Amino acid sequence: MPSSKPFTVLLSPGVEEAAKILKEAVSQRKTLLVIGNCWVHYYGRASSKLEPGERILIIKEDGSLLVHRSVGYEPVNWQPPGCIFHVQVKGSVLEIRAVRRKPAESVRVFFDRIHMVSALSLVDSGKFSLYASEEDMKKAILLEPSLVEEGFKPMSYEKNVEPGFVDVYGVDRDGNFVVVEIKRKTAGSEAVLQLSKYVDAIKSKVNRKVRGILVAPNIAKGVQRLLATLGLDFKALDPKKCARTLKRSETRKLESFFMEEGSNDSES
Amino acid sequence: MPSSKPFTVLLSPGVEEAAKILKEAVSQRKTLLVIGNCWVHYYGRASSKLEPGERILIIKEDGSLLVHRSVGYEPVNWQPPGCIFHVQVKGSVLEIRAVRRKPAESVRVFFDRIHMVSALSLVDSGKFSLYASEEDMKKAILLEPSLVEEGFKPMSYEKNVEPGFVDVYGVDRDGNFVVVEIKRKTAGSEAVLQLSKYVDAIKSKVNRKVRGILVAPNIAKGVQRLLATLGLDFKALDPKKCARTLKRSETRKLESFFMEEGSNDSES
DNA sequence: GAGTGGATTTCGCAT
DNA sequence: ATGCGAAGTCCACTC
Repeated sequence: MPSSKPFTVLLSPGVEEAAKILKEAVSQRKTLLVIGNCWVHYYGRASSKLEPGERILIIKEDGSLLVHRSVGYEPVNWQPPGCIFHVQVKGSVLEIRAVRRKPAESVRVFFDRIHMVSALSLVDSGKFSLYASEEDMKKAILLEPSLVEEGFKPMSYEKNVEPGFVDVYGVDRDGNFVVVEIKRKTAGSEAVLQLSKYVDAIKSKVNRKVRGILVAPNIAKGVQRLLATLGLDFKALDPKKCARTLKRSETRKLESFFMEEGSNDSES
Repeated sequence: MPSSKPFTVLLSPGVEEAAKILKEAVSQRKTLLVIGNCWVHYYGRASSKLEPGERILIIKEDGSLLVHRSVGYEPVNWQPPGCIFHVQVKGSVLEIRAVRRKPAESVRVFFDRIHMVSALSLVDSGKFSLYASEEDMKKAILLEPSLVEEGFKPMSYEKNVEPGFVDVYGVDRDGNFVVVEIKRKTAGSEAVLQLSKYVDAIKSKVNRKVRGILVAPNIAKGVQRLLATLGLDFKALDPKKCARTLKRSETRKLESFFMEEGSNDSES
């Protein structure tokens, strides 16, 4: 059994030497890193050409490929997971080709000078967790209005009330209008004042009691007083709880709500 | 003047040593590569946590940051260009923090073991060219209107008709108004509905027959019926054919068209 | 397998 | 700055 070092680095290798490492690493499903002067041809859904320059090439264990320039979040050329790789040397040029079917696409990277090539066995079983955004909180509330208050019935979302857009708008168990302002982190005075503006705007239009509820994981220190002064309510809600609520429910339920909400939103 | 090597590589450095390289490289706007065992916290538009594991960290000259796992096209954590970086050591842990304003976001990467750190000055002025985009199709149609239909005369492009922007707008051989919606891949129901909206919007304004033509390489299975129901036409057109058309003609011709088109766009 | 919609979308262009 | 639409979008999920 050949020894399989977890970490191989070659500095300024020749193309032949680099090709040897690459072929071996690809067959062993290692993660690969190549830095050097290269040009790239892509052909598939569209086609592209990248003129020579120094870049970073990454080939991952799942058969994805990335070519990164020294600027930009996105790779300039790439191939999604599931590619088949071909490595060959023609004269003094190393060619790495990544091909996939469906859609039929190929990326060819040509190196004529290599600063570094590295083959890695990355051990990574760490879990990745993403927590809810404000949009997620809004959706969760529409799906599960009791997150705000027992008996709350949302009627529309992002309703335009002229100073701006109300996050969620509905009625409580007693038939009062309710304006809900959502913050995914500690609510400051600006959130309270914004909510207050919305409540006033609606009060001036409808002849009924209008309540304002601030929904956020928590509320800033001094702002509690302001909230009470303006006669607004606060409901603590953790974005993570919203994320779990969303996970549990099907998307369909949400869609059906959106279909209906247009018709419910008809007073002025 | 301090020497600025274009290429620095350290294998298995200590965190202090790595921090020194990183701080220097960040201040010099170099491209950075760190491979090692790390965990990541993100907080901003959403928030996330990534448990420890071996990954590749890239910091680019434009202040973007990527954390790549051994699988997946996308980085597991990232920060778009324009970040400010902070590097510090706490005990045996190296922390790299990337912060940006608007939106306020921060990514913190913690390394407790580093396999490699590398600082690079990548020289890359190569031009990138992409062919067969929707933009290319639009240009090709303006140059060669018969691609849409014999006798079609484009009058303007990206005309604002209030629900949005029409791709190409003109008249057919019989003098009817024509709205052209372009898709570079299989057109779905969304494209058809969008086109229909534009046609209706124009119909309500002008007292003449208005046709809608969907231009795409092909059309999704069930959507054919929808198209017929709405009385819209379809013209098959391969984006790559458009790319070839563009290649054949000089850019000059196109420029002259763009110069003139403003004056042709004067009815309401 | 194809269609639909979301994303910490990013990116570019226009206002 | 803000907003809108495209993307070789990718990706997860439904049908």
